[in-house]
Amino acid sequence: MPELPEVEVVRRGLERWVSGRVVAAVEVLHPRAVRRHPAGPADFADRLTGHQLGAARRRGKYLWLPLEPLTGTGAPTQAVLAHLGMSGQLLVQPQGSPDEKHLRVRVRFADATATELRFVDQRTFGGLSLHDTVEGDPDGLPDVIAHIARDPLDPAFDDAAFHTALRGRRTTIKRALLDQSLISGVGNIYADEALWRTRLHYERPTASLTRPRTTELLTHIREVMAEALAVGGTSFDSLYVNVNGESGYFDRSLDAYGREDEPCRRCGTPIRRRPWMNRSSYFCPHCQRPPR
DNA sequence: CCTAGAACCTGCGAGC
DNA sequence: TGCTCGCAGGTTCTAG
Repeated sequence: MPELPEVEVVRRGLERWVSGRVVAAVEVLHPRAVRRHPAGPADFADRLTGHQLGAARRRGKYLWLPLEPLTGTGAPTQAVLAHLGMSGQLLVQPQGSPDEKHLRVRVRFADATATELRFVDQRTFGGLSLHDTVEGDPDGLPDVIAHIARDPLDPAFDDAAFHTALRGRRTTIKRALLDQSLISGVGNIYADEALWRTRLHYERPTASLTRPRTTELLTHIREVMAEALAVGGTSFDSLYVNVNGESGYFDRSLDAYGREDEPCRRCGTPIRRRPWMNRSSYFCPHCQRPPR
């Protein structure tokens, strides 16, 4: 699925088209889509209905909308959490438009705007759920994702602590980048892109990274994500779209991911693809030398 | 405790 | 045409 830039594109769409609206009805068409909601589909639908949705928030690849307190003010105590998994989409569609083949959840609203929110997910790795929020958290952070690290675009991300954590791990750099408890929002595409930009091989041991190298890596992660966000994210196909179903354009700017046998844009050496963790790693064998 | 690998799903394109 | 295989942007569980 979508990594941080694609999820942020979706968050902005929710903020614009969904935040502030009151839920009139919820329809769960596939129970697996709410499997992270322990009390089940009926409870999910019942407890969401009647609530006003607050500002759309994001941490890494997780999205949530706090439920506005029904009485008084103060921090929200409940929030709807969404994760898109590998193939999830949150779409704002006109009421009555034909159901998508993989429509899993429909949310109708109690206003005159003739649109509804749809969670569509081919592979069903994603889902929606309702959770208590971390006590006193002003953004209504769901308690179940409190262990997810802040993401590199979060002003509160701690670069020094990240470096220390990396040095303490006995693993390789790409595995660490995909570990959402160390740094969140980075997935297979942006890991490969940031490593290419930093000239680091994906199997480089984290314990061998110097502080300046970690700083460079973080800079490149932030740059590549910001560039992707500016053009609506990365879409190879119609699976990765904003809430209006539109694709982003960053696939045209990728330097490593998906470019097997194409020349490295720095040195001309053909980019290689290696099987890695049930997926692939793309790298330049000249610019990104394997560790000895 | 930590790390590596498999499992969870559906669909698509390539090759036979 | 139709089958099988490999592959897909993530997370989570299990075995060691």
